[in-house]
Amino acid sequence: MRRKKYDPERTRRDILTIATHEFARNGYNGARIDAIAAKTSTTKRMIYYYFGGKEALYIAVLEDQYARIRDREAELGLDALDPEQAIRRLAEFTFDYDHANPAFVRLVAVENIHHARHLRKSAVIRSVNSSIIATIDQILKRGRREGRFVAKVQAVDVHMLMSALCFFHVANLHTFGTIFSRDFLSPSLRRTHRKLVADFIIHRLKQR
Amino acid sequence: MRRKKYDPERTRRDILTIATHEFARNGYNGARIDAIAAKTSTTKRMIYYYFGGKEALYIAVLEDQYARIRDREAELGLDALDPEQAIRRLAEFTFDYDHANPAFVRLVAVENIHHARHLRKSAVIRSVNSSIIATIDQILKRGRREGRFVAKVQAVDVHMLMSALCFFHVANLHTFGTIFSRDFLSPSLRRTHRKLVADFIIHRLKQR
DNA sequence: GTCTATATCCCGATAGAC
DNA sequence: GTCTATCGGGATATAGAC
Repeated sequence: MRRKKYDPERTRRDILTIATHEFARNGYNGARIDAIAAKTSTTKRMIYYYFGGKEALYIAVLEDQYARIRDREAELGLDALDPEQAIRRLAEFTFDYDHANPAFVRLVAVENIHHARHLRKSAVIRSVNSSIIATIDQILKRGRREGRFVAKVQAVDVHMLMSALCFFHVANLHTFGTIFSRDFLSPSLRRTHRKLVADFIIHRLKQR
Repeated sequence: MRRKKYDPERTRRDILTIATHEFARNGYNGARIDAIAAKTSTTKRMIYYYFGGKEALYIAVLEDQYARIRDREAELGLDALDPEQAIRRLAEFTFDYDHANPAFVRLVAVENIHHARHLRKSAVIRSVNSSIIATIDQILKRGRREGRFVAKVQAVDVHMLMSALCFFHVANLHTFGTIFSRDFLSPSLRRTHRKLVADFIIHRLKQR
């Protein structure tokens, strides 16, 4: 079987991957369609052919990024763990994910600069993200039933807290690093923060 | 005494204020010199006359914003409070400041998108920011001396933690609000988060 | 110090052949 | 589905008179 001359799915994926890094690195306005095309195995014309335009491509990138993290979370098998362990596992995963995927963190920051104007146009993103709230909600319910968690906190707030605690360390690296000449990525600092995030959230759930 | 025909200092301030909002709203690349000029009492030519260019104007905005928050912190009188109260007071101030000044938060986010490329060119910003580290350092030293704080945490890390947590609630409003249809500006949620930030830091300082 | 008019460049988008 | 060539709008920056 000879190699296919054209491979649309592969081309699409290729464009999306390159675009993800370009948008994450330079922001929406700073990103250049020409730069993306140059790094792709295909041409600028194809970007318009497959995605329609700059904004549509950017939205596709966001959708892909949110889908990825939610997919990874779904593989954690949190339902099998006891509630406290499940929360800890999820917190540590979130922390590790953000550090391993600064592009995701940066894209979320970029989209916030734009008041979520583009994200708002995607129904996909909202539907994709519902899974994490459902997952956390299950864990909290089990925890309360077993008398382990007493706080009246909503799932969405737990998600918010977790994201916030993990997010900052990656998102604000550059200004802090420059102003205070400090390396916020040192392994020991990371390890400490990672544990602290999980500890604190559990502490919070056990508090009334 | 008749009104002066020209008032350079006033013109400069005027440009800076308008520019602050334009850059905060649209980011560096999204900001338009034309838009700034239109809202000012002066013309585009004057922006180049006073500041030199887009990047220089943007850097001037950043310098002004950092100077403002550091000035306000200096007025808090933290030295008079006991260490734990001082940390709590500072955390709450930071939280309130970020909520009252979303432009500051957004500008920092913008600058991080650009890998602090512009901020790096300003020696002023680094020197202006040293005060907050000295202040926190004093508090931590007193706290350790009195046996209240046991963690071996550096002042710069405490500052980072505090800023970042307050930051998130303002900076990521748009994506979170859109995805989860939740109002992150509601007074009750704000109150909870405000307390949480201080609790988190103090929790950290008392941990070994 | 201030104003109007304009140069110049760059980038997103498309035309049209194959 | 893919390629090359190019349009057209818009933004930063400046010229030059007052």
